[in-house]
Amino acid sequence: MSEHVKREPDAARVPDAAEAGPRRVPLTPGARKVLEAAGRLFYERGIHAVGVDLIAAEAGVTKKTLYDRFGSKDQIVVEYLADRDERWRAFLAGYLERSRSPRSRALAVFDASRDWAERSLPRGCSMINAHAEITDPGHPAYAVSTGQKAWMLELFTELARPLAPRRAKSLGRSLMLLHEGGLVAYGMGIFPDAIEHARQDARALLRAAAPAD
Amino acid sequence: MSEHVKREPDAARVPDAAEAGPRRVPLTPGARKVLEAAGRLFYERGIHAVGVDLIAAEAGVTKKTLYDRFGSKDQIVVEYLADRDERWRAFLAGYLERSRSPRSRALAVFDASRDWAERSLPRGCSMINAHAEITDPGHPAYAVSTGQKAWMLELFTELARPLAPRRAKSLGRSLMLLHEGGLVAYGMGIFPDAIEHARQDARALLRAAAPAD
DNA sequence: GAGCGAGTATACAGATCGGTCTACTATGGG
DNA sequence: CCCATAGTAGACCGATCTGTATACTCGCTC
Repeated sequence: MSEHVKREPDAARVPDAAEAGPRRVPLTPGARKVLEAAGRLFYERGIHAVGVDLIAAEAGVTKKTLYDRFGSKDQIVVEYLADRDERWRAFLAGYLERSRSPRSRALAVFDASRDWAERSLPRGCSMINAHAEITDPGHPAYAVSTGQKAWMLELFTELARPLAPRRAKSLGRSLMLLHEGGLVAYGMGIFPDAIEHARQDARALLRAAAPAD
Repeated sequence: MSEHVKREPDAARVPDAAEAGPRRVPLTPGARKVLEAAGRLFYERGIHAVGVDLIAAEAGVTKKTLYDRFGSKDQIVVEYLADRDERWRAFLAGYLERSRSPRSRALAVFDASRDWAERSLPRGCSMINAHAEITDPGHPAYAVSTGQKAWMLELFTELARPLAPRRAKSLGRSLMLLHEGGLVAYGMGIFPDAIEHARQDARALLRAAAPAD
Protein backbone atom coordinates (compact mmCIF):
# COMPACT_ATOMS: atom_id res chain seq x y z
CA MET A 1 0.00 0.00 0.00
CA SER A 2 1.04 3.66 -0.09
CA GLU A 3 4.10 4.48 1.97
CA HIS A 4 2.78 7.80 3.15
CA VAL A 5 -0.45 9.02 4.61
CA LYS A 6 -1.26 12.18 2.74
CA ARG A 7 -0.81 15.00 5.17
CA GLU A 8 -2.79 18.16 4.84
CA PRO A 9 -1.13 21.26 6.26
CA ASP A 10 -3.67 21.86 8.99
CA ALA A 11 -4.23 18.20 9.80
CA ALA A 12 -2.93 16.68 12.97
CA ARG A 13 0.32 14.84 12.69
CA VAL A 14 -0.63 11.18 12.71
CA PRO A 15 1.52 8.08 13.14
CA ASP A 16 2.62 6.80 9.78
CA ALA A 17 1.25 3.48 8.58
CA ALA A 18 4.72 2.50 7.37
CA GLU A 19 5.87 2.38 10.99
CA ALA A 20 4.37 -1.10 11.18
CA GLY A 21 7.84 -2.38 10.37
CA PRO A 22 9.25 -4.43 7.51
CA ARG A 23 7.97 -7.87 6.84
CA ARG A 24 10.26 -10.49 8.29
CA VAL A 25 9.30 -13.23 5.86
CA PRO A 26 9.55 -12.88 2.06
CA LEU A 27 6.16 -13.59 0.53
CA THR A 28 6.79 -16.33 -2.00
CA PRO A 29 3.62 -17.79 -3.56
CA GLY A 30 3.64 -20.60 -1.03
CA ALA A 31 4.17 -18.27 1.88
CA ARG A 32 1.31 -16.11 0.69
CA LYS A 33 -1.02 -19.10 0.62
CA VAL A 34 0.08 -20.11 4.11
CA LEU A 35 -0.50 -16.61 5.44
CA GLU A 36 -3.93 -16.42 3.86
CA ALA A 37 -5.02 -19.78 5.29
CA ALA A 38 -3.47 -19.12 8.69
CA GLY A 39 -5.11 -15.71 8.89
CA ARG A 40 -8.51 -17.12 8.17
CA LEU A 41 -8.17 -20.09 10.51
CA PHE A 42 -6.58 -18.17 13.38
CA TYR A 43 -9.28 -15.55 13.26
CA GLU A 44 -12.16 -17.98 13.00
CA ARG A 45 -11.03 -20.65 15.45
CA GLY A 46 -8.33 -19.10 17.58
CA ILE A 47 -4.56 -19.51 17.47
CA HIS A 48 -4.03 -22.45 19.79
CA ALA A 49 -6.91 -24.36 18.27
CA VAL A 50 -5.30 -24.41 14.84
CA GLY A 51 -2.37 -26.72 14.10
CA VAL A 52 0.29 -26.35 11.47
CA ASP A 53 -0.90 -29.49 9.68
CA LEU A 54 -4.29 -27.92 9.16
CA ILE A 55 -2.77 -24.66 7.99
CA ALA A 56 -0.62 -26.46 5.45
CA ALA A 57 -3.54 -28.55 4.23
CA GLU A 58 -5.85 -25.54 3.87
CA ALA A 59 -3.13 -23.61 2.10
CA GLY A 60 -2.60 -26.49 -0.33
CA VAL A 61 1.05 -26.62 0.65
CA THR A 62 3.29 -29.14 2.37
CA LYS A 63 4.54 -28.69 5.88
CA LYS A 64 8.05 -28.51 4.50
CA THR A 65 7.19 -25.41 2.52
CA LEU A 66 5.53 -23.92 5.54
CA TYR A 67 8.59 -24.43 7.72
CA ASP A 68 11.01 -23.38 4.96
CA ARG A 69 9.22 -20.02 4.80
CA PHE A 70 8.29 -19.30 8.38
CA GLY A 71 10.53 -21.48 10.53
CA SER A 72 8.00 -21.87 13.31
CA LYS A 73 4.34 -21.56 14.14
CA ASP A 74 5.17 -18.62 16.38
CA GLN A 75 6.52 -16.75 13.38
CA ILE A 76 3.34 -17.47 11.44
CA VAL A 77 1.40 -15.92 14.30
CA VAL A 78 3.63 -12.85 14.21
CA GLU A 79 3.15 -12.48 10.45
CA TYR A 80 -0.58 -13.04 10.81
CA LEU A 81 -0.95 -10.19 13.28
CA ALA A 82 1.48 -7.88 11.49
CA ASP A 83 -0.31 -8.50 8.21
CA ARG A 84 -3.72 -7.74 9.66
CA ASP A 85 -2.38 -4.62 11.30
CA GLU A 86 -0.81 -3.49 8.04
CA ARG A 87 -4.02 -3.99 6.09
CA TRP A 88 -6.06 -2.29 8.80
CA ARG A 89 -3.82 0.78 8.75
CA ALA A 90 -4.08 1.01 4.99
CA PHE A 91 -7.85 0.64 5.20
CA LEU A 92 -8.02 3.27 7.90
CA ALA A 93 -5.77 5.67 5.98
CA GLY A 94 -8.38 5.90 3.24
CA TYR A 95 -11.01 7.00 5.73
CA LEU A 96 -8.72 9.58 7.30
CA GLU A 97 -7.76 11.04 3.95
CA ARG A 98 -11.37 11.54 3.00
CA SER A 99 -12.18 13.42 6.20
CA ARG A 100 -11.58 17.15 6.50
CA SER A 101 -12.55 18.56 9.86
CA PRO A 102 -10.73 17.47 13.02
CA ARG A 103 -13.92 16.05 14.44
CA SER A 104 -14.82 14.02 11.38
CA ARG A 105 -11.28 12.68 11.26
CA ALA A 106 -11.60 11.34 14.78
CA LEU A 107 -14.95 9.83 13.96
CA ALA A 108 -13.56 8.34 10.76
CA VAL A 109 -11.72 5.77 12.88
CA PHE A 110 -15.06 4.51 14.15
CA ASP A 111 -16.46 4.51 10.64
CA ALA A 112 -13.51 2.49 9.44
CA SER A 113 -13.80 0.01 12.32
CA ARG A 114 -17.50 -0.43 11.72
CA ASP A 115 -17.06 -1.05 8.01
CA TRP A 116 -14.03 -3.27 8.56
CA ALA A 117 -15.95 -5.38 11.06
CA GLU A 118 -18.94 -5.74 8.78
CA ARG A 119 -16.85 -7.36 6.09
CA SER A 120 -15.81 -10.34 8.19
CA LEU A 121 -17.10 -12.73 10.81
CA PRO A 122 -18.36 -11.12 14.00
CA ARG A 123 -15.33 -12.30 15.93
CA GLY A 124 -14.13 -8.91 17.06
CA CYS A 125 -10.61 -7.58 17.15
CA SER A 126 -7.84 -10.01 16.23
CA MET A 127 -5.37 -8.17 18.46
CA ILE A 128 -7.59 -8.45 21.51
CA ASN A 129 -8.29 -12.09 20.74
CA ALA A 130 -4.62 -12.87 20.20
CA HIS A 131 -3.69 -11.12 23.42
CA ALA A 132 -6.13 -13.33 25.29
CA GLU A 133 -4.35 -16.42 24.00
CA ILE A 134 -0.74 -15.28 24.09
CA THR A 135 -0.07 -14.72 27.76
CA ASP A 136 3.71 -14.84 27.70
CA PRO A 137 5.17 -11.33 27.29
CA GLY A 138 8.25 -12.98 25.81
CA HIS A 139 6.30 -14.44 22.93
CA PRO A 140 7.28 -12.64 19.70
CA ALA A 141 3.63 -11.96 18.89
CA TYR A 142 2.93 -10.32 22.23
CA ALA A 143 4.53 -7.04 21.22
CA VAL A 144 2.65 -6.98 17.94
CA SER A 145 -0.78 -6.91 19.58
CA THR A 146 0.18 -4.50 22.36
CA GLY A 147 2.08 -2.34 19.87
CA GLN A 148 -0.95 -2.10 17.65
CA LYS A 149 -3.03 -0.83 20.55
CA ALA A 150 -0.32 1.64 21.50
CA TRP A 151 -0.36 2.91 17.93
CA MET A 152 -4.13 3.29 18.03
CA LEU A 153 -3.93 5.24 21.27
CA GLU A 154 -1.32 7.56 19.79
CA LEU A 155 -3.53 8.00 16.75
CA PHE A 156 -6.55 8.98 18.84
CA THR A 157 -4.41 11.35 20.86
CA GLU A 158 -3.11 13.11 17.77
CA LEU A 159 -6.59 13.28 16.29
CA ALA A 160 -7.83 14.83 19.52
CA ARG A 161 -5.06 17.42 19.69
CA PRO A 162 -6.55 19.95 17.24
CA LEU A 163 -9.84 19.75 19.13
CA ALA A 164 -8.52 20.07 22.66
CA PRO A 165 -4.80 20.78 22.69
CA ARG A 166 -4.48 20.81 26.46
CA ARG A 167 -6.60 17.73 27.01
CA ALA A 168 -5.47 15.74 23.98
CA LYS A 169 -4.05 12.92 26.06
CA SER A 170 -7.15 12.50 28.16
CA LEU A 171 -9.53 12.92 25.24
CA GLY A 172 -7.52 10.43 23.21
CA ARG A 173 -7.84 7.89 25.98
CA SER A 174 -11.57 8.44 26.21
CA LEU A 175 -11.93 7.86 22.48
CA MET A 176 -9.78 4.77 22.83
CA LEU A 177 -12.02 3.41 25.60
CA LEU A 178 -15.14 3.88 23.50
CA HIS A 179 -13.45 2.31 20.51
CA GLU A 180 -12.22 -0.77 22.36
CA GLY A 181 -15.54 -1.11 24.10
CA GLY A 182 -17.27 -1.08 20.74
CA LEU A 183 -14.93 -3.74 19.40
CA VAL A 184 -15.52 -6.04 22.36
CA ALA A 185 -19.27 -5.52 22.46
CA TYR A 186 -19.37 -6.24 18.77
CA GLY A 187 -17.13 -9.29 19.04
CA MET A 188 -19.15 -10.81 21.84
CA GLY A 189 -22.49 -9.87 20.33
CA ILE A 190 -23.51 -8.01 23.47
CA PHE A 191 -25.85 -5.73 21.56
CA PRO A 192 -26.34 -4.88 17.88
CA ASP A 193 -24.44 -2.10 16.13
CA ALA A 194 -22.05 -1.68 19.04
CA ILE A 195 -19.39 0.11 17.02
CA GLU A 196 -21.95 2.52 15.61
CA HIS A 197 -23.17 3.18 19.15
CA ALA A 198 -19.58 3.87 20.21
CA ARG A 199 -19.31 6.30 17.31
CA GLN A 200 -22.37 8.20 18.49
CA ASP A 201 -20.95 8.41 21.98
CA ALA A 202 -17.64 9.61 20.58
CA ARG A 203 -19.47 12.28 18.61
CA ALA A 204 -21.20 13.55 21.72
CA LEU A 205 -17.93 13.50 23.59
CA LEU A 206 -16.16 15.49 20.88
CA ARG A 207 -18.99 18.00 20.73
CA ALA A 208 -18.75 18.54 24.45
CA ALA A 209 -14.97 18.83 24.37
CA ALA A 210 -14.79 21.24 21.43
CA PRO A 211 -18.18 22.75 20.67
CA ALA A 212 -16.67 25.13 18.11
CA ASP A 213 -15.17 22.65 15.64
CA MET B 1 -22.56 -15.84 49.48
CA SER B 2 -25.90 -14.19 50.21
CA GLU B 3 -28.76 -15.41 48.08
CA HIS B 4 -30.36 -12.04 47.69
CA VAL B 5 -29.18 -8.59 46.84
CA LYS B 6 -30.70 -6.31 49.42
CA ARG B 7 -33.21 -4.18 47.62
CA GLU B 8 -34.03 -0.71 48.84
CA PRO B 9 -37.53 0.48 47.99
CA ASP B 10 -36.48 3.31 45.72
CA ALA B 11 -33.54 1.50 44.15
CA ALA B 12 -33.68 0.28 40.58
CA ARG B 13 -34.66 -3.31 40.11
CA VAL B 14 -31.42 -5.09 39.39
CA PRO B 15 -30.82 -8.62 38.10
CA ASP B 16 -30.39 -11.00 40.98
CA ALA B 17 -27.00 -12.57 41.53
CA ALA B 18 -28.65 -15.91 42.19
CA GLU B 19 -29.69 -16.05 38.55
CA ALA B 20 -26.21 -17.32 37.77
CA GLY B 21 -27.69 -20.80 38.01
CA PRO B 22 -27.01 -23.76 40.27
CA ARG B 23 -23.63 -25.37 40.29
CA ARG B 24 -23.57 -28.43 38.10
CA VAL B 25 -20.76 -30.18 39.93
CA PRO B 26 -20.83 -30.97 43.68
CA LEU B 27 -17.80 -29.40 45.32
CA THR B 28 -16.09 -32.25 47.13
CA PRO B 29 -12.70 -31.36 48.63
CA GLY B 30 -10.95 -32.74 45.55
CA ALA B 31 -13.25 -30.88 43.17
CA ARG B 32 -12.63 -27.67 45.06
CA LYS B 33 -8.88 -28.06 44.71
CA VAL B 34 -9.27 -28.77 41.00
CA LEU B 35 -11.43 -25.71 40.49
CA GLU B 36 -9.00 -23.50 42.39
CA ALA B 37 -6.00 -24.70 40.38
CA ALA B 38 -7.85 -24.61 37.07
CA GLY B 39 -9.11 -21.11 37.76
CA ARG B 40 -5.65 -19.82 38.48
CA LEU B 41 -4.02 -21.58 35.52
CA PHE B 42 -6.74 -20.77 33.00
CA TYR B 43 -6.67 -17.13 33.90
CA GLU B 44 -2.89 -16.82 33.90
CA ARG B 45 -2.04 -18.90 30.85
CA GLY B 46 -5.24 -19.27 28.86
CA ILE B 47 -7.58 -22.20 28.54
CA HIS B 48 -6.11 -24.07 25.60
CA ALA B 49 -2.59 -23.68 26.94
CA VAL B 50 -3.41 -25.60 30.11
CA GLY B 51 -3.81 -29.37 30.07
CA VAL B 52 -5.68 -31.57 32.49
CA ASP B 53 -2.47 -33.23 33.66
CA LEU B 54 -1.14 -29.89 34.81
CA ILE B 55 -4.41 -29.00 36.51
CA ALA B 56 -4.43 -32.29 38.39
CA ALA B 57 -0.78 -31.92 39.40
CA GLU B 58 -1.25 -28.33 40.61
CA ALA B 59 -4.36 -29.33 42.50
CA GLY B 60 -2.48 -32.19 44.16
CA VAL B 61 -5.05 -34.61 42.86
CA THR B 62 -5.04 -37.52 40.45
CA LYS B 63 -6.55 -37.33 37.01
CA LYS B 64 -9.01 -39.98 38.05
CA THR B 65 -10.42 -37.71 40.72
CA LEU B 66 -10.56 -34.87 38.25
CA TYR B 67 -12.57 -36.88 35.74
CA ASP B 68 -14.74 -38.48 38.43
CA ARG B 69 -15.82 -35.00 39.50
CA PHE B 70 -16.01 -33.07 36.25
CA GLY B 71 -16.27 -35.64 33.49
CA SER B 72 -14.45 -33.53 30.93
CA LYS B 73 -12.16 -30.56 30.52
CA ASP B 74 -15.00 -28.66 28.90
CA GLN B 75 -17.00 -29.00 32.11
CA ILE B 76 -14.07 -27.67 34.12
CA VAL B 77 -14.04 -24.64 31.85
CA VAL B 78 -17.76 -24.14 32.40
CA GLU B 79 -17.34 -24.36 36.16
CA TYR B 80 -14.35 -22.05 36.03
CA LEU B 81 -16.30 -19.32 34.27
CA ALA B 82 -19.48 -19.84 36.29
CA ASP B 83 -17.48 -19.71 39.50
CA ARG B 84 -15.72 -16.50 38.57
CA ASP B 85 -19.01 -14.96 37.53
CA GLU B 86 -20.62 -15.97 40.80
CA ARG B 87 -17.81 -14.51 42.86
CA TRP B 88 -17.80 -11.34 40.79
CA ARG B 89 -21.52 -10.83 41.29
CA ALA B 90 -21.17 -11.30 45.02
CA PHE B 91 -18.25 -8.86 45.08
CA LEU B 92 -20.22 -6.36 43.04
CA ALA B 93 -23.31 -6.73 45.22
CA GLY B 94 -21.38 -5.35 48.17
CA TYR B 95 -20.51 -2.22 46.22
CA LEU B 96 -24.07 -1.71 45.06
CA GLU B 97 -25.47 -2.11 48.55
CA ARG B 98 -23.16 0.53 49.90
CA SER B 99 -24.20 3.08 47.27
CA ARG B 100 -27.23 5.26 47.72
CA SER B 101 -27.85 7.64 44.86
CA PRO B 102 -28.66 6.31 41.39
CA ARG B 103 -25.54 7.90 39.98
CA SER B 104 -23.20 6.47 42.61
CA ARG B 105 -24.78 3.06 42.12
CA ALA B 106 -23.95 3.14 38.43
CA LEU B 107 -20.42 4.27 39.20
CA ALA B 108 -20.09 1.58 41.86
CA VAL B 109 -19.78 -1.00 39.07
CA PHE B 110 -16.65 0.77 37.86
CA ASP B 111 -15.34 0.97 41.40
CA ALA B 112 -15.90 -2.73 41.88
CA SER B 113 -14.22 -3.58 38.57
CA ARG B 114 -11.24 -1.42 39.38
CA ASP B 115 -10.79 -2.97 42.82
CA TRP B 116 -11.45 -6.48 41.52
CA ALA B 117 -8.84 -6.02 38.81
CA GLU B 118 -6.25 -4.69 41.23
CA ARG B 119 -6.38 -7.82 43.29
CA SER B 120 -5.22 -10.14 40.51
CA LEU B 121 -2.85 -10.27 37.59
CA PRO B 122 -3.40 -7.59 34.94
CA ARG B 123 -4.86 -10.11 32.54
CA GLY B 124 -8.19 -8.40 32.06
CA CYS B 125 -11.64 -9.93 31.95
CA SER B 126 -11.80 -13.72 32.06
CA MET B 127 -15.05 -13.71 30.08
CA ILE B 128 -13.55 -11.69 27.25
CA ASN B 129 -10.44 -13.84 27.28
CA ALA B 130 -12.44 -17.06 27.30
CA HIS B 131 -14.61 -15.82 24.46
CA ALA B 132 -11.49 -15.23 22.40
CA GLU B 133 -10.50 -18.86 22.83
CA ILE B 134 -13.85 -20.58 22.66
CA THR B 135 -15.05 -19.87 19.15
CA ASP B 136 -17.63 -22.61 18.84
CA PRO B 137 -21.10 -21.33 19.86
CA GLY B 138 -21.99 -24.94 20.66
CA HIS B 139 -19.32 -25.19 23.33
CA PRO B 140 -20.99 -25.36 26.76
CA ALA B 141 -18.81 -22.51 28.03
CA TYR B 142 -19.75 -20.17 25.20
CA ALA B 143 -23.10 -19.28 26.74
CA VAL B 144 -21.50 -18.62 30.11
CA SER B 145 -19.28 -15.83 28.85
CA THR B 146 -21.88 -14.25 26.57
CA GLY B 147 -24.52 -14.65 29.28
CA GLN B 148 -22.33 -12.85 31.76
CA LYS B 149 -22.02 -9.89 29.40
CA ALA B 150 -25.76 -9.90 28.78
CA TRP B 151 -26.30 -9.78 32.52
CA MET B 152 -23.91 -6.86 32.84
CA LEU B 153 -25.69 -4.99 30.09
CA GLU B 154 -29.02 -5.54 31.81
CA LEU B 155 -27.50 -4.36 35.06
CA PHE B 156 -26.23 -1.13 33.52
CA THR B 157 -29.59 -0.57 31.87
CA GLU B 158 -31.45 -0.94 35.14
CA LEU B 159 -28.98 1.28 36.93
CA ALA B 160 -29.46 3.91 34.24
CA ARG B 161 -33.26 3.77 34.39
CA PRO B 162 -33.75 6.01 37.45
CA LEU B 163 -31.44 8.57 35.87
CA ALA B 164 -32.93 8.66 32.40
CA PRO B 165 -36.08 6.53 32.20
CA ARG B 166 -36.67 7.14 28.50
CA ARG B 167 -33.06 6.67 27.50
CA ALA B 168 -32.18 3.85 29.90
CA LYS B 169 -31.42 1.38 27.14
CA SER B 170 -29.12 3.73 25.28
CA LEU B 171 -27.44 5.05 28.42
CA GLY B 172 -26.97 1.51 29.67
CA ARG B 173 -25.21 0.59 26.44
CA SER B 174 -22.97 3.64 26.69
CA LEU B 175 -21.97 2.68 30.22
CA MET B 176 -21.36 -0.86 29.01
CA LEU B 177 -19.07 0.38 26.24
CA LEU B 178 -16.99 2.43 28.65
CA HIS B 179 -16.82 -0.47 31.06
CA GLU B 180 -15.72 -3.02 28.49
CA GLY B 181 -13.29 -0.54 27.03
CA GLY B 182 -11.78 -0.05 30.44
CA LEU B 183 -11.45 -3.78 30.98
CA VAL B 184 -9.70 -4.31 27.65
CA ALA B 185 -7.42 -1.30 27.99
CA TYR B 186 -6.50 -2.51 31.45
CA GLY B 187 -5.98 -6.10 30.32
CA MET B 188 -3.74 -5.11 27.45
CA GLY B 189 -1.89 -2.48 29.42
CA ILE B 190 -2.74 0.20 26.86
CA PHE B 191 -2.50 2.97 29.42
CA PRO B 192 -2.42 3.09 33.24
CA ASP B 193 -5.56 3.27 35.35
CA ALA B 194 -7.81 2.51 32.41
CA ILE B 195 -10.77 1.42 34.52
CA GLU B 196 -10.50 4.56 36.64
CA HIS B 197 -10.42 6.63 33.46
CA ALA B 198 -13.53 4.82 32.25
CA ARG B 199 -15.17 5.66 35.57
CA GLN B 200 -14.44 9.34 35.13
CA ASP B 201 -15.90 9.26 31.64
CA ALA B 202 -18.95 7.46 32.96
CA ARG B 203 -19.35 10.11 35.61
CA ALA B 204 -19.29 12.88 33.04
CA LEU B 205 -21.74 10.96 30.91
CA LEU B 206 -24.13 10.51 33.82
CA ARG B 207 -23.88 14.14 34.76
CA ALA B 208 -24.76 15.16 31.22
CA ALA B 209 -27.62 12.69 31.03
CA ALA B 210 -29.17 13.56 34.40
CA PRO B 211 -27.77 16.80 35.81
CA ALA B 212 -30.24 16.77 38.67
CA ASP B 213 -29.36 13.52 40.40
C1' DG C 1 -18.97 -55.13 59.85
C1' DA C 2 -20.73 -54.34 55.27
C1' DG C 3 -21.23 -50.95 51.98
C1' DC C 4 -20.15 -46.71 49.80
C1' DG C 5 -18.26 -42.34 48.41
C1' DA C 6 -13.95 -40.05 47.73
C1' DG C 7 -9.64 -40.46 47.18
C1' DT C 8 -4.50 -42.40 45.58
C1' DA C 9 -1.27 -44.59 42.29
C1' DT C 10 -0.22 -45.96 37.89
C1' DA C 11 -0.50 -47.64 33.42
C1' DC C 12 -2.36 -47.09 29.03
C1' DA C 13 -4.93 -45.74 24.72
C1' DG C 14 -5.42 -43.09 20.48
C1' DA C 15 -4.94 -38.81 18.59
C1' DT C 16 -2.66 -34.63 17.68
C1' DC C 17 0.98 -31.41 18.64
C1' DG C 18 5.18 -28.73 16.59
C1' DG C 19 8.98 -29.82 13.97
C1' DT C 20 12.54 -32.57 11.01
C1' DC C 21 14.01 -35.55 7.47
C1' DT C 22 15.09 -37.62 2.76
C1' DA C 23 14.18 -37.74 -2.01
C1' DC C 24 12.58 -35.66 -5.98
C1' DT C 25 10.70 -31.92 -9.52
C1' DA C 26 10.18 -27.51 -11.89
C1' DT C 27 11.92 -23.06 -13.19
C1' DG C 28 14.68 -19.37 -14.33
C1' DG C 29 19.05 -16.55 -14.48
C1' DG C 30 24.36 -16.33 -14.74
C1' DC D 1 25.10 -26.12 -18.44
C1' DC D 2 24.71 -25.32 -13.53
C1' DC D 3 22.88 -24.27 -9.61
C1' DA D 4 20.09 -21.83 -6.39
C1' DT D 5 15.19 -21.21 -5.29
C1' DA D 6 10.67 -22.88 -4.44
C1' DG D 7 8.08 -26.33 -4.42
C1' DT D 8 5.81 -31.61 -3.79
C1' DA D 9 5.34 -36.14 -1.41
C1' DG D 10 5.46 -38.49 2.63
C1' DA D 11 7.67 -40.85 6.40
C1' DC D 12 9.07 -39.97 10.93
C1' DC D 13 10.23 -37.95 15.82
C1' DG D 14 9.30 -37.19 20.73
C1' DA D 15 6.13 -34.85 23.39
C1' DT D 16 1.71 -33.81 24.87
C1' DC D 17 -3.24 -34.00 24.50
C1' DT D 18 -7.92 -35.76 26.46
C1' DG D 19 -9.74 -39.55 28.41
C1' DT D 20 -10.04 -44.56 30.45
C1' DA D 21 -8.73 -48.61 33.04
C1' DT D 22 -7.42 -51.52 37.12
C1' DA D 23 -6.42 -52.09 41.82
C1' DC D 24 -6.23 -50.37 46.25
C1' DT D 25 -7.01 -47.26 50.73
C1' DC D 26 -9.40 -44.42 53.89
C1' DG D 27 -13.37 -42.77 56.63
C1' DC D 28 -18.12 -42.57 57.49
C1' DT D 29 -22.68 -44.47 58.24
C1' DC D 30 -26.32 -47.78 58.46
